[in-house]
Amino acid sequence: MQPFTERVVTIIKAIPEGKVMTYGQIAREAGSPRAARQVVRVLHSMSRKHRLPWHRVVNTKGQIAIQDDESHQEQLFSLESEGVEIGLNGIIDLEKYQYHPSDF
DNA sequence: GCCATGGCTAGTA
DNA sequence: GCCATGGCTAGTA
Repeated sequence: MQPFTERVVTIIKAIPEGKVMTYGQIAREAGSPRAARQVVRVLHSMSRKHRLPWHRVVNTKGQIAIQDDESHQEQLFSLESEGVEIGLNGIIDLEKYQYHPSDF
């Protein structure tokens, strides 16, 4: 596993229950501000193997980014069951639910 | 080439 | 709706 990937995995693992982080935010925390798509890559390819809380990652607008219906529903359900509220517009209030790691 | 993003800007190469 | 972004991998030489 490459250093960047390792950092991304570590960061994602540290997102607490009931909180979310953003693709771009994770990329920044990992030291590569424009590497949001790499965060996507990591989530897509390593979520199972590393048991990542992949459902706690949303886009910068606070929306579930995943397109596939089944996965989309699963993410929605997982978040709601952790107490994350999702509006009828599909938007999560980031002011309220975004996790800001202070230590890394 | 992939990818579940992010930003939405204007002048230069 | 468009397009620059970038770390990584598969596949080729």
